[in-house]
Amino acid sequence: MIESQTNLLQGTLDMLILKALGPGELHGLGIARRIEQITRGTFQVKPGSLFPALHRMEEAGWLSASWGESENNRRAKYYKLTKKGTKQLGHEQQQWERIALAITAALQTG
Amino acid sequence: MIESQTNLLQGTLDMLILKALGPGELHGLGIARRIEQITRGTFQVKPGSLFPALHRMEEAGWLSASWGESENNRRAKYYKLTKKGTKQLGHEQQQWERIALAITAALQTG
DNA sequence: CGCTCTCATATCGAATGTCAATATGTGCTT
DNA sequence: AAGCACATATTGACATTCGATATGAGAGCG
Repeated sequence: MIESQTNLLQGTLDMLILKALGPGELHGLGIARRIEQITRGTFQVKPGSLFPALHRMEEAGWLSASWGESENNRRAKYYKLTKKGTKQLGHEQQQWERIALAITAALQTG
Repeated sequence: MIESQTNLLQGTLDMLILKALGPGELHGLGIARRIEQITRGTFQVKPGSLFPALHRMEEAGWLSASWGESENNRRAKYYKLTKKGTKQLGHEQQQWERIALAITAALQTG
């Protein structure tokens, strides 16, 4: 079995979910698929991480949800960004850049 | 009060400690200072995070410790990398690059 | 000496985030 | 009808980080 996927870095899941929902609404598993896609297969989000995160983020007012039908005619919950969520995504991207720069700098130190 | 420091991204502390010890041995607070320095002040490692991490990593065989005296004549525990720790640092750097690339790619998507 | 400050290490409790495992239901296919 | 894949959900275990707090010892001062 090929082991290419990595465990999530704690704290990045929210950002990736927000980013995945940027272009438009998706249902839960659709979000997981898009995250896997845009991270080039590096991150595989497990259901046990995904759904609690979605609920948490809906609670926080970053996402709004509505029931609908999936591409395969299954009942599915569609999530989309709220205005607050869009703002949050901006914050998290900025934060990420700061952190990534700092760590990269540290690793390049003599 | 100026709030410039960020909470640590979970999972990066070990790597930063290993990196801080690359050039040579340091005592606990010295490690915290060097991390703050090489991350350009972005990360401030709190004692409540640092010491448990050091113990954990010593347990794992990545660090070895010995008691000595600090620059100010205080009793201090000096840590240095073991061979295993050096190897671990390599792993973690590689892992970090993979993750950072994947997330950066995701954030640059559409 | 007695007082306080800083350095240095240490631990505990709370909160959080992630995962593995498990569960439920439903549509599609055979 | 049986089996499979999709879709959401929850639970329990585990690790990590932080805030708060504690202890002890050297340094500096009146």
